Amino acid sequence: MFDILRQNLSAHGPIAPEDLDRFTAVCKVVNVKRKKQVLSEGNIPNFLIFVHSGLIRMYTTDKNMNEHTFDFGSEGTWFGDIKSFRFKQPTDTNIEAIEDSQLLVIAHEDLKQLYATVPGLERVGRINAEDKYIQLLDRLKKINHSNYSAEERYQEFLKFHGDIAFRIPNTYIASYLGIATETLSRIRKNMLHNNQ
Amino acid sequence: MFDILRQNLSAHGPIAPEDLDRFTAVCKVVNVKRKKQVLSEGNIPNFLIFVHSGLIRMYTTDKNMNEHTFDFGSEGTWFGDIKSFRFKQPTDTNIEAIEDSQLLVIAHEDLKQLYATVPGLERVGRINAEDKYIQLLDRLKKINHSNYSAEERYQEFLKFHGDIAFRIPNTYIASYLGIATETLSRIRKNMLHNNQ
DNA sequence: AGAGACTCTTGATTTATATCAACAAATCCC
DNA sequence: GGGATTTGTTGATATAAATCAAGAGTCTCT
Repeated sequence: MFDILRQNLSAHGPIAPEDLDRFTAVCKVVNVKRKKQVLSEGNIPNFLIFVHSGLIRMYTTDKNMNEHTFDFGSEGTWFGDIKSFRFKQPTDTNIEAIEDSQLLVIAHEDLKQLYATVPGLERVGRINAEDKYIQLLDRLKKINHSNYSAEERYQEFLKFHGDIAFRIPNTYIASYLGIATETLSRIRKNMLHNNQ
Repeated sequence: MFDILRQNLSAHGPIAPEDLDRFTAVCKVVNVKRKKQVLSEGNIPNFLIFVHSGLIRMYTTDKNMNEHTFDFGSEGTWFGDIKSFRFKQPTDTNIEAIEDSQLLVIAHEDLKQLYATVPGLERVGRINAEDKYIQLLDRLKKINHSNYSAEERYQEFLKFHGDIAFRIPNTYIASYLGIATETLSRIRKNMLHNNQ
């Protein structure tokens, strides 16, 4: 059950097995069904999520009730609204399962405690945070900071997330790319034509 | 000279004074004139930057030679292309001074060494990285992930960066917002009209 | 102080994509 | 297996912002 998490924690330098045990001991296993909400805006999340299996997404809603997807999390990734988690503020983001998923959930106090006492854990945290930043910047560069047409953005998305693209409904992909569902539909049609 | 940096490093838990000394000892002070390039795309940056004074920006260029500004760095912030720094890859980003600036520059090997030997430093690194991620996500939410009109994006920018907005030429602000300089010019004219 | 380099403004025109609307296809799950 | 829900498609129209072009301000640096 905790093998993927243990691997994640050990990826950037050894962590003592007994410390890994202490870590996993405070993680709660949460099973969520597809479409089910894991975090809703307005709440103060006391937890971070490690996706053990399945697929989840993070989104906000604007005044017109349009959804804007910011991130997808598949097996082996950390997920959560770090901002409201760290500062104990009400969040503006929703987290929702796209597929039935198994999540490992760790509470603020437990994580804090572990950071303070497990040698090497801060390093994993730093590198994971840096990776998240790098990914987000790449995404901003290639997808949201335009002079890229809607079609180019979609192609960049496929290049980056080709592995999970087929598991994600097109509406969510469109909302991730910042384009209308209809536009994405037309683009895909176009790409089919041009590739045959 | 190193007071602002020492403060930054000590912001999330005490670091021994002699460790702070070791840190600052390996930092090079670099003075850059306005408009001067600090990092150019194609190079492999061996350094991260701490802005001691002044103002710098980070941008990429697309195939049409249009610039896209991704971040501004003012006094007291860390700056650099972490991705190519970490993975020793050629960078796609340029860093340029907007004002005459004093930068503190630390090399990869030195930082690595310090991370390995200074208690508490990994924590500062983690929190700084998390902060960078939080800022970038906020920016993506409020500015680049649309359903925000160009004018709304500009107003969000002013809300967030009002302190440095007046020090940045409008062309760069436009390129940060992902809109044309002309559009920003029209928006500002509009806002003047509507506020009197 | 003045030439040259930036930076900003304004107008006219074009264009990519959003929006609205309605239907078709796929999928879920009882 | 079949009704219900969710997701995807297609067409017509509207619109915000890009682009092109040219001129006016404003800095800046010797």
